[in-house]
Amino acid sequence: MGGRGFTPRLDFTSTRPIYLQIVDEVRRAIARGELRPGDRLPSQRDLAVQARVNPNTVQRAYREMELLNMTETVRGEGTFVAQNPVLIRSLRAEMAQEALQQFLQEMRALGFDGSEIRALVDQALTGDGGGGASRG
Amino acid sequence: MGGRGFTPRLDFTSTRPIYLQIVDEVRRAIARGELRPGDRLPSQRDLAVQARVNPNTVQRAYREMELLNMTETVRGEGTFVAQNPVLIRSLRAEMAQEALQQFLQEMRALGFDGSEIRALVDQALTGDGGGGASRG
DNA sequence: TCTGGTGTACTAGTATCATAGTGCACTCGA
DNA sequence: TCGAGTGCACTATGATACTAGTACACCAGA
Repeated sequence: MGGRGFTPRLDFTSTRPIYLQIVDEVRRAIARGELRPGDRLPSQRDLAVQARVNPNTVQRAYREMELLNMTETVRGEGTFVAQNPVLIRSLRAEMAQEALQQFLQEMRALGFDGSEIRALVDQALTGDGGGGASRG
Repeated sequence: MGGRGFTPRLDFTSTRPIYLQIVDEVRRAIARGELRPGDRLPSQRDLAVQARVNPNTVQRAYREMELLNMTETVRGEGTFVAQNPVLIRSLRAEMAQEALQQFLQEMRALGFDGSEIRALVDQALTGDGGGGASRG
């Protein structure tokens, strides 16, 4: 063991291509600190088996991440998370802002104003047991 | 300006199929109350011209909405928003919950807890001049 | 009846996504 | 040297999305 490494959760019913979902999951793992610079990703073949997808799909995802400077690959050795401390550091905040803006845009498209949005978020976080507020 | 009717905003760079984006936009318009039961949608040809897409793509979107009971079509007359007051009434809340849950899921995947999420939402709504919420 | 607008159906082609399978170059360790 | 594991390249197939173009059926109004 110790070889668990990383396994993306994929949604095969989504309209988003699988190879992009893999990229997204790796990006989240990096943002979360779960994958750190220098860490080795599973081999293309291994990940293909774990995620139940074709090796070619994983290959495409890895190629994409290489182009995005998320990873660095060494032929014959493997694929590693890029050494980009600054980039990594801002990644989490950037992705959060992205999610936030998308959420706000959708809510406003539905005609909700700021106070309503705030109330709904608050309600969801309270009722959902969010924020570590263990509520009796 | 009675002929303006309805024009969806489409993102041609998205991985989401255009015909589904059209469906989404109509659903939002209904949820917002902008399109009400009985209202007539633009003809397939007109919408195709307005949205700069192929008539067949619009046709597919309209077929999809028909299957989802969002609309009712009369051959030779046009396509109309379905007469489903109950369905319509809950639509807005449902879509809001959907957006909210998706947002929270993404934020938690990034490792944010409830209080952090709340703070970010609050900050965005305040700094953004959001919702006409005069703070105080 | 004719005309124009409507929804609908059909064929065809292109591009993308995912799968399937094969082969090759490289690195490492025995 | 050899073998195992790695990334990488290539061809082929099928499904889906989108485009392109055409044709037909229905309805309303002149």
